[in-house]
Amino acid sequence: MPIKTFPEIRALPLFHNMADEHFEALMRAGYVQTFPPQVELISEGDPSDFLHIVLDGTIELFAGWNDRETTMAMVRPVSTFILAATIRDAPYLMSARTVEKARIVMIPSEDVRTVFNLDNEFARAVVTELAQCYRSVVKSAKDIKLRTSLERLANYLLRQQSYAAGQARFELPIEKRKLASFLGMTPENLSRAIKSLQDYGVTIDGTNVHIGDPADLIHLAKPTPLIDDPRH
Amino acid sequence: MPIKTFPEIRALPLFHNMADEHFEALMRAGYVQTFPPQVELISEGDPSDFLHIVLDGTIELFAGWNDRETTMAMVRPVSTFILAATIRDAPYLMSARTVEKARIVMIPSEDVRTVFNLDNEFARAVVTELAQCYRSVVKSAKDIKLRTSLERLANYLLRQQSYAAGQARFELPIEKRKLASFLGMTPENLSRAIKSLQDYGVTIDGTNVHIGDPADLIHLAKPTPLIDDPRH
DNA sequence: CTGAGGACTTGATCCAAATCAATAATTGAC
DNA sequence: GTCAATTATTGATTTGGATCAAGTCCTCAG
Repeated sequence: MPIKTFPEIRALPLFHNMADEHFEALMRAGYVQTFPPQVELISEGDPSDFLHIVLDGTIELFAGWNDRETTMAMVRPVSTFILAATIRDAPYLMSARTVEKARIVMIPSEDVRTVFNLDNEFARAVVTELAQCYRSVVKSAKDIKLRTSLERLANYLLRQQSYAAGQARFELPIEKRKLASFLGMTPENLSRAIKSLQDYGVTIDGTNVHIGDPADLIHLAKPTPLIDDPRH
Repeated sequence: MPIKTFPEIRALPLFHNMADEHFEALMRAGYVQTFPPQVELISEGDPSDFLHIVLDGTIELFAGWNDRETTMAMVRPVSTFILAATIRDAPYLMSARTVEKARIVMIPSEDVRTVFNLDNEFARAVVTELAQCYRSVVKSAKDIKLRTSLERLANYLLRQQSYAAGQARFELPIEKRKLASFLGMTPENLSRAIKSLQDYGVTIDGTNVHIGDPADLIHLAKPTPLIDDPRH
């Protein structure tokens, strides 16, 4: 694996405090691969052979049942995905595909589990990471169960705005089709929801979002850290 | 804390492999308390002061937003709840209340984190537990996003039947009002859904469930281990 | 035993969102 | 640059589920 990819991975909380020896063992066992868009990296139900780390590009986590499909999450660099399956040596619960061209590190799950058993700092970091993942799925479940689709969209936009350092203008990071699926609605309905947000000072043209009056949108969205703060 | 409560806690996977010394430290720090029904043990947003372990009785985990409320999970003995908040020293994302009279062990989060840092076996067990929790919320999110309420009810009944060792007759473990909320529907709609399941050989009288023709119900429910198998 | 309050059911109505159908706008391949 | 394919929008219609409104049943305190 190319040496230059080490530092950005080493900087991840998950790998930051572990012994050099163990980190290097993981890096030797893993390899970097570049994938074109729309490649299915993982299929739900498969045994978890690798821990994946996104270095570049965007990954969609999705799940299907009975000919229906839904987007569960979008994973952006630099972060890992499907750690829980690797640790438990259980089948993946979600599938993953590249959205854009992506550069991925793949570390055999076997090696991750070995190092997990050898390196206590790593084990602790895994805990922190898993607790974080767990909490973010809980938040997402609350979002779905407690809010209407318009409220989910409004809060989604406010979250994106805060990622964009509060700028009034920013870009939607994913295509509307996937955004609709992520928010648990149809593309048609997302279109209509976007139109109704005009009443709250929001304009979306293509991927370009403009929030005219945050206070107005906040009044509708009623965001709470217990659902909407990703760090909480 | 009464000595006799130790063994059942010690038998939990979370506490099974840790050093005696550390286990005893946790037990000394913790205490057992009995609560009447309908007592709110924790409120979402509060700092996580204690790790809770249910010894007896049933606990409902629920969440609210904007005057709405939804049941997220039911916790039965013997198990812990809200471990992630304790480990991350973050606010609770869900509230908890007793459904029936309940006996609870409360261990100060501070002590849990101390032992977590001292005892590697415990840290590893925490990982397993968190990975399990994470996976169960993911399954629950898939259930909500991919299925209609009738399908969710059908699958819920099949899961309960498997807990009841496959018996054709078994009892609903929670009242219908809460079941409705857990399944993401209104009580009125649950009533109607139950009636439509008569076409699939299901009779529910009070809390008494009878599944006449499992094959028929399975045909509707289309259960999959990737959503419905709790051990998976 | 009895009355009150809560849980459950049933029916009528309303509403949010899905589906169906038809363009319009983008994007990508050549 | 053009055309095909995909994505996005808009409108019409249907449907799943929520809400509103009674009424019944059950439970439990007194």
